[in-house]
Amino acid sequence: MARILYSEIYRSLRERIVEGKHPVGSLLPSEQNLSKEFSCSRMTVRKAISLLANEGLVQSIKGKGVLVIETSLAGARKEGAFTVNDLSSFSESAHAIGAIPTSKIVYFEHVSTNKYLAQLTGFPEGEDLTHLKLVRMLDDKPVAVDRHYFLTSSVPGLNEQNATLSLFHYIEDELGLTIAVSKRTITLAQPDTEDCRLLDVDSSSYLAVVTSQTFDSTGTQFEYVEARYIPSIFHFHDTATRTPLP
Amino acid sequence: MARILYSEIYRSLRERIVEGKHPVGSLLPSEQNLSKEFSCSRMTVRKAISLLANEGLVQSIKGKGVLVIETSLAGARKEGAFTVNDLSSFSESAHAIGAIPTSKIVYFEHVSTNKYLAQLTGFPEGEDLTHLKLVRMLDDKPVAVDRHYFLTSSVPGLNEQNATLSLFHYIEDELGLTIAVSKRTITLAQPDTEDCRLLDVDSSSYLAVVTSQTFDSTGTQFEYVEARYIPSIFHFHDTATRTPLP
DNA sequence: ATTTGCAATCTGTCTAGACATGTTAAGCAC
DNA sequence: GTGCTTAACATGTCTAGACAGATTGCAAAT
Repeated sequence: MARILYSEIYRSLRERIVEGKHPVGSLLPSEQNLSKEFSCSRMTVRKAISLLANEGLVQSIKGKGVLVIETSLAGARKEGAFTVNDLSSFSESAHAIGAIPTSKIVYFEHVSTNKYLAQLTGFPEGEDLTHLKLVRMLDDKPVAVDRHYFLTSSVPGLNEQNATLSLFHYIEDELGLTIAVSKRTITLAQPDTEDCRLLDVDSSSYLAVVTSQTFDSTGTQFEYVEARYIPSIFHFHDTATRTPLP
Repeated sequence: MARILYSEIYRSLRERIVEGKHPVGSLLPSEQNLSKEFSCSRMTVRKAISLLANEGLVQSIKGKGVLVIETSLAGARKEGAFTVNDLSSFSESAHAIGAIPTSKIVYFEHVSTNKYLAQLTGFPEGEDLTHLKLVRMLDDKPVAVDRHYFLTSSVPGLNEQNATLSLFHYIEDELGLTIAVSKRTITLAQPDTEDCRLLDVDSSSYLAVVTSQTFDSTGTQFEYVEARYIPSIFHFHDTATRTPLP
């Protein structure tokens, strides 16, 4: 496996930041010094730094240096709080707070996209989809309901077994499918009668609804998800960087 | 003003995409052809394309080309829906859906950060802050309550006048302060009694709570905001790109 | 003592290449 | 026809420079 140099540098710097070698408010070594340290060109160091910046750990300041603005990784920022995050899975986020995640399947079926489903999910009409509804639990308390639609041709062999363990793990590691882009929307909605039953909430309450379309590295959409979270468990973190001159 | 080349290319390509010259599912011209068209190096074209990718408009696919996956800009993706978005302002988002935004000031005062406030907002202790509470309305219907804390030394001259018009406009255009990085968290919470009164909602309902810390180009935090939105109006969009090998 | 100006140092932009690797279609062998 | 190789072309990674522009501290001039 040919390691990618800028990725090595990124991981190395990130580890130093998380470990506290570069505390919040300090500057990283200059790009020139880093390029000497890693025996590479300055552009390669800059690529690694841009990854750190996208993750919200550092901010480059012209004329001064690269400032560390955050030392903890996404997923466990607010201690004790479960976080719905970038592209990490339910299990990953759960383990980050020390809770035991379990899942229970409510539906598992194959459907073909009709006009309505195509509109809702973003898939073309007439595709075969694997439809999956799960209840997510943390330490046996139901906290979310997920409704997944997978493009069956992209995610073959999905069954009630491997779906219960870790969908994310199955998709990325078992199938080797790379999640490249994810378009996501967050809204609030009141629970329907099934939500009330599955999550043990009142019909006048609200749920956080996260819908997302997921694309693989070839640009094919292979998943549509609608996840509904109970209010107390829902935390979403985000770091936005202002683009230069849009 | 020395125009930045990659930014010109970015704007040019974005305009073509929005106008429909490159529909969803099509490929952009190859990087080599674009570098000929704009008389620049391939790296400069790639920088422009990476901006488009960060915005969620395109996805690069090795060996094939740059695929267009979205043709509309953030802020008006779901037609008729107000969206809380990246780093755009309340007024911008409102205009995008044709509603008239107004604001009413509830509080306007200066405070010094005590221990509790420092913990909450992320500012150091003993700083002078401008504390501002606003009700946001769309077509005269109250939809959100904003609580802002500004670092007074960074945002001097803020008064009840210019705060009512457009905070964002005042900060970026009048003061010349550049918003560089924004750390944001979304949660759900039940309204307090003042929220109920200001927003005309029931105390058993829920609000979407967006808290954010905003940093300028020198890495100084100059704002902390807690915005509470009524459920029906809250839409948040996001495009996440999977980093390579974290 | 204060201000001015300069030089060192830093990130930002850009070039003109190189080679690696994934995709696709044409052409060749069977 | 079917299947394989190959060549053309696409993006991904990386180099070794160049100059621009912001920041800061120090030295010189006032």
